[in-house]
Amino acid sequence: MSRRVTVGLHATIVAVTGEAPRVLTVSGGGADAGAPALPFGPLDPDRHRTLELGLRAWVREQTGMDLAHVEQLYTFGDRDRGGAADGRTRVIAVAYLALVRERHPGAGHSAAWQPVYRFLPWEDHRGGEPAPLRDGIRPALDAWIAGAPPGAERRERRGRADITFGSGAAGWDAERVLDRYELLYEAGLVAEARRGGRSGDGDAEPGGAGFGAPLAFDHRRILATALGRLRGKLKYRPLVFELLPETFTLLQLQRTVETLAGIRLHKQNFRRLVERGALVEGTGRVEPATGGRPAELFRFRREVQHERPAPGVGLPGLPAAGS
Amino acid sequence: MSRRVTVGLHATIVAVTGEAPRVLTVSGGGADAGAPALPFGPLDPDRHRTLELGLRAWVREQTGMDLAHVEQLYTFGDRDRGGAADGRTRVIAVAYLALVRERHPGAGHSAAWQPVYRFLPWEDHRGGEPAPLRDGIRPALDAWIAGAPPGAERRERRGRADITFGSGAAGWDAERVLDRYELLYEAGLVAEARRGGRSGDGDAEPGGAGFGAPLAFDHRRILATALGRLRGKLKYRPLVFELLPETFTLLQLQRTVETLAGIRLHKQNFRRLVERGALVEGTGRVEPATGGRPAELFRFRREVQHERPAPGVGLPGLPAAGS
DNA sequence: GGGCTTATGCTCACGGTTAGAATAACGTGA
DNA sequence: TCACGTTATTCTAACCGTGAGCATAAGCCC
Repeated sequence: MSRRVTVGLHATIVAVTGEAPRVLTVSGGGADAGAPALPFGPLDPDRHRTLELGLRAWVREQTGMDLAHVEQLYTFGDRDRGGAADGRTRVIAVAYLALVRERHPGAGHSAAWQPVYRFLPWEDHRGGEPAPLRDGIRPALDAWIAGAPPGAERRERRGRADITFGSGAAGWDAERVLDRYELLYEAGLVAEARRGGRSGDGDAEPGGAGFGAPLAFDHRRILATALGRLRGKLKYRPLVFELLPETFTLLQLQRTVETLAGIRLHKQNFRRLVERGALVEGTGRVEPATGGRPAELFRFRREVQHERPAPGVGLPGLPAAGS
Repeated sequence: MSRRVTVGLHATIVAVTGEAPRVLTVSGGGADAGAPALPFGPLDPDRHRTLELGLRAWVREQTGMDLAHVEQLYTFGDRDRGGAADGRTRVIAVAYLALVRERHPGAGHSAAWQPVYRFLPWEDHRGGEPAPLRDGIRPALDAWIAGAPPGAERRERRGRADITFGSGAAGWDAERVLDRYELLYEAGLVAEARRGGRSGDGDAEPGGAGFGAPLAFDHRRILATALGRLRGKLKYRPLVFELLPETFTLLQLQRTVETLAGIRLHKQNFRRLVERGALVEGTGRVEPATGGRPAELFRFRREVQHERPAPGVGLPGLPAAGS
């Protein structure tokens, strides 16, 4: 009665529109009736020559979209991760991050764009500390910490919460998206924690169904992995440009970065970094003013990738690499 | 005639002894008779609750070692990656990096420690640019570049070589281990390139069998991934201490980092970073001198991980994170 | 004690980042 | 037409961390 192994290919497809990062979802199946899911499908060992090609095929089929930038994120394989149609198949999930410019899924598909911060509302710090974090999560985490026996374990919990949610001396580290999701999961503060295996140490029960909207299976964990990776990589790879139109103003560029990073940046410094990093070049043209002085339109300099070792837009905290 | 899918669990087990990083290998099978292999085995969906537990089980069985730090690296799944016993099974490889302190594999196992730089000789820059790179690889790469039709493609090749091997304005970027291996693979300068699928653009034929000793299957690619990840992560995670004894001198610590990073570091500055980062604490004791003034013995401060967001040892190029 | 080796402390210059002030260019409405 | 709000763009000053080297301390060997 040996189980079969299946490899699932999962896509976190991200775009930025209207000052919000969005992720493409399909109508979900799974234990959680109705929670949206990321597009995915099993690897077909006969048809798919590489994992990435298999992923692209599934995405095209389910959403009608052709992906540009694609990178592998992580492989999830816990037995209780969900995702198995029946109990006799072991499903290993290989998760990918993809970036696209376009909006509309192909016609006739059920795919839809959802704001990323609906699922991870505590991650958007552009307007200061978000309310759900301040009023909901922090108190709930305090309760979770207090719920541990005094001594080593309680200190351990407090330490983790301080580091991941930046309550202590250290500030908010935008990249620790996955750490934060996993902490909330362990504390029983996200809905998925009640479905999955370890019902765990979830002493601190939030009022309702947990913070943020859930996704099917472990897809919110995948989304958290993707956002964390994306935030980290912005600093040393010119990924943002995959999300922008051919030409753009520096403010558009900045807003896109801020949207993904979930924090505000200093305008003048951002401009300096981008220009001195030779990431963009001005086209002569200007953008028909959107309320003030017209801004010049810029274009991504693709050559950068062959000139400097780590071209990125530079978020605060970590100075840009490659001097 | 649909193929079956198998998931292989591969371990890159690294230790540092005698100023050289070492990797644990087992006697290889595979197309390449005799090339050593990384320890690996198939995921057993019935017995292995998680991928990582499966990996640990295989490593224990094949080498008699219990792993401490383990992290997932990447999942390889190209159809032509090798590793299939027969042509009817598609083998997906999930690769892991593990760090251990100990030396000897368990008795009665065929496992053996090999210097990492035997397989990637161009990566060790502690004594300046290594000879195989200067005298062998650079000329061969020049030939490969010249072998492209003039124009865009040649510029493309030159750009890639400059960036990955640091010939251009930018210096040597220790982290780009995988980029370098893949470039050599594409240029036909490593033995594996002749086995695998695309015999490719390998215009530039090196004299012999390619640079560096080969590993079975695509295991040298996995090793390159592991070394690159390790080098990158040293900067913001206290991984080195997994490789050191309980107490150590600062020079030992520095040598271990240099060994992995493949570059020399400025002694006084290294000491300053480590001490100011509060990564270590002095035990009162000193090391019986090894030729000069006795050095104090230090111990890793595990608490750091709960105090600072990104505690690492700081390599040059990238300033340490977390201010 | 002289000379060698390694440990450890300290200083200084440089380059990059942070944070703002100051100025330019456009639209709008009085 | 002009004052005002808005956004773009330029420039400066304080600050910090890093890179590099000097100087001193503390062992060993002869």
